[in-house]
Amino acid sequence: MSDLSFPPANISDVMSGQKLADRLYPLIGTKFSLTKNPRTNGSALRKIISKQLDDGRIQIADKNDFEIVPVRKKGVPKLLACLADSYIVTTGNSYNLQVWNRFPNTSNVLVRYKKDNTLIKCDDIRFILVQIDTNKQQIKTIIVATPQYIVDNFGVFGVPTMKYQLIIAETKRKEITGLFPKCLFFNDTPNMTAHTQHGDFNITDSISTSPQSGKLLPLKVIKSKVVSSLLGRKLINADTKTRGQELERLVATLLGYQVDDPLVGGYPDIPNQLLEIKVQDSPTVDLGKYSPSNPVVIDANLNITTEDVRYLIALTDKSGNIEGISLCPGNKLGDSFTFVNGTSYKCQRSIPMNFLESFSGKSVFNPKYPGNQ
DNA sequence: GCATAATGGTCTTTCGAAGG
DNA sequence: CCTTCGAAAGACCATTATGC
Repeated sequence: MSDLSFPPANISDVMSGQKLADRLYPLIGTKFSLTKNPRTNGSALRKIISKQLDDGRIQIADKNDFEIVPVRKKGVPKLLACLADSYIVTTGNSYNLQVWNRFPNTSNVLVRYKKDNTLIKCDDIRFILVQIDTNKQQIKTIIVATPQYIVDNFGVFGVPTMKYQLIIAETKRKEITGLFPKCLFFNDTPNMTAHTQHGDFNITDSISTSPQSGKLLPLKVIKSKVVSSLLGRKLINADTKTRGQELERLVATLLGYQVDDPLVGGYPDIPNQLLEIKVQDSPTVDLGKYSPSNPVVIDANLNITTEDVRYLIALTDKSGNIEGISLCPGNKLGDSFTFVNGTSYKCQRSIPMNFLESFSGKSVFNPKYPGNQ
């Protein structure tokens, strides 16, 4: 078995799209058990695909013969030896194809061969879409497609979505849960203090009301209102998304917002208090589009940036018990935790499920699709 | 109302250090 | 030197909010 994360020895020997589809056909109808974890499913699928493709004849390049161009291999597909990457499709009306850290239908370079300067570019990478029949727990459809095909049939990949991340090291987490009280706290930035009201007061605005100078609670007050109530509390919802909203609701209520005041999406979670709220039971904190590591003005009137926005991170165990809290302005996050270097982004393209359904039971390459525009 | 952009957060993989 | 381990990094898929 070769390591398919290496580039092919010779690009001309790589299987054509049709060959890939043919080789994968035997997988149709085979068992594939979905776990409740998407990330695991995608990975499990990739292993099956790799095994099916690698008949021992795939020649990979010597490690001295090529150079990976993107920094830290970001965006290089897993099945590089086959100039492909696999994606799992389950249910819904449409499938959201999400490609990380590369622009699929461009000639941006991924690999350069040292001998002759041959290149592997983004548009050389084929998508292997594998649809799972969730009832039968079987592989149902396989579609191999080029980036150009996706663009021609379904439209361009939209603007990339940025994602910033933060790591809370296990040691740091233990440090926080060992504090008394179990809360890591830093006070507001001077920028924020300029707009906070001294002392406590009643909230009359709603969560979504834009922040008003002089009507922001000082972070110390927020601390006194929420921390002791949250510690030791259990978030009852099972799935992470609802859990996050549960905490958001809890915090809003503790701060004095009306119970029926609707939550709002976007950043930060409670705009009226310039407060972002996160639940974490794993080390990776997903900051999303905005990060204090890359200061951006969030409120031009108040001159507030992501460094001033307050972050409440509830550290929970796997069952939702709040074991510790970090409450500080964005600019302090980096003091205790580690920002992941650089930025990651993804390009997305939604594909109607009808497309996949129409090739049910087959394994095809760039198929003619009458349903397209 | 629809397609796109963004949020959600955890999981796998990688990498370098430590241990045998 | 090889293996193991933990921390860091990168990526995964689902779903919802947003803007036209």
